[in-house]
Amino acid sequence: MDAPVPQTRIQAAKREAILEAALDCFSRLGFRGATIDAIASAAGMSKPNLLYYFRRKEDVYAALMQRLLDTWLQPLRDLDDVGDPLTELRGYIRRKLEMSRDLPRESRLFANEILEGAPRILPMIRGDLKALVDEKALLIRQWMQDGKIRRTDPYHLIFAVWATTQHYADFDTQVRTVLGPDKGADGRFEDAARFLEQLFMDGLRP
Amino acid sequence: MDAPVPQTRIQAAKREAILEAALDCFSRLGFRGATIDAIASAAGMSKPNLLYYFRRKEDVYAALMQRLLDTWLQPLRDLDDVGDPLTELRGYIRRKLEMSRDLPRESRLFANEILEGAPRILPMIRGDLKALVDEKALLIRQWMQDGKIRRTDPYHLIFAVWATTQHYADFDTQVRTVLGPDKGADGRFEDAARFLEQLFMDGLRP
DNA sequence: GCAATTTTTGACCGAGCGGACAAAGGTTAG
DNA sequence: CTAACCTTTGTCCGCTCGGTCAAAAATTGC
Repeated sequence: MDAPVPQTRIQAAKREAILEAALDCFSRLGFRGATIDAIASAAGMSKPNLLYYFRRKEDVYAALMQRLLDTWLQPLRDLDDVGDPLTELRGYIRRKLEMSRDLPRESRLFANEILEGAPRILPMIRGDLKALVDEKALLIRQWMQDGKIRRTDPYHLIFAVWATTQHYADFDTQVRTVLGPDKGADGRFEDAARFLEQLFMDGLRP
Repeated sequence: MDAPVPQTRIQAAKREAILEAALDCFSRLGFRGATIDAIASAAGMSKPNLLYYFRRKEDVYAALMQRLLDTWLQPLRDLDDVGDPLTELRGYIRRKLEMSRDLPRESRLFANEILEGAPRILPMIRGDLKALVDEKALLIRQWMQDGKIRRTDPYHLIFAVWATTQHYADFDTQVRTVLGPDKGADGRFEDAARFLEQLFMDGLRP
């Protein structure tokens, strides 16, 4: 965004450390709550040193968001016209649920941004994200016309997958509190996977 | 929390105006992002004047959260053992969806709080909310044992209802962007209602 | 070894914010 | 009318935070 391509290995490593620390801080505290000082010390450097690699706080955030959106949409990108549509959708749901389990910070950061009205990533939403969703909605609609899955609104179907899976990362505190500590994270994940498969499959099977 | 019961009508009205303004600011900007100044001027008074009614910013937030949780859980509280379980669940989903449409600020404020780890309302979650969910989970499980609805995990069912309905308030920016401006808010609401009914009903019918 | 360049840091600045305070203005009871 | 109380406001303070800057330290090229 602001910096040219990182050249040396050291520069790339430092930038990497900063983005990792920034992910941690931003996802826990939001854009305003996370301070440059906190990010810098989490990355093992001083504040002016961080500002040497990224001119402004916004630039760190922007760089983080750019790569985040990429990995975040990968499961949807993988949704393809190979194999059985129902199996394909089941796999999509499971992959999204795995991402909520394995990358909760990314999920929360994204949720936080959208909650605030996506002031910083609206272009990306309007662009790449919308285009991808449009494309996949078409694919899903084709499946419906072929009688492979029940006829319904493909956009709201995608929203439902997003909502139910990301819920386990974004509302983790609530989920853990309500379920109690009886089961570990793995147990919760398996229960959720089983439930969601049942919910979506038996609702989608023609 | 800090102030005794409001006595005069004027005091009650002022407190009401402050809470209304605070809901607006907090839901748009988060706890840190919303300033006392902004809340005060939105409520039509000066900052020190607001501080006269609520000693600290936290007190405004706490008062707001207290009443928020109450109205927020009302639909779940209304879930009762009268009439057909499937109809009851369908009504619950619809009421939750209506709340997302009519009270999006409340939804976003709540989501924001949970996202941050619920640092300020954890006791309420642990107490009232968990107790209510436990109670209703028991009711739902009874329905399952009676063969009225498909056997599955009642807790995750409740999570799924929360996630899918609140998604339309919390991720409104994304939803609107992806769906485009073709349909108004009412159109989106109707589509969502239709889709969710189909998803949940055909997934729950035994 | 030395000069040029890159990286790191301590010190600083200005803006914004939460909150305190005392004084002013308004209201009510006798 | 007046004294006691309630409400409102202007002003101020201390702190935090984003960002600057110049100088020091480290690294690199020759």
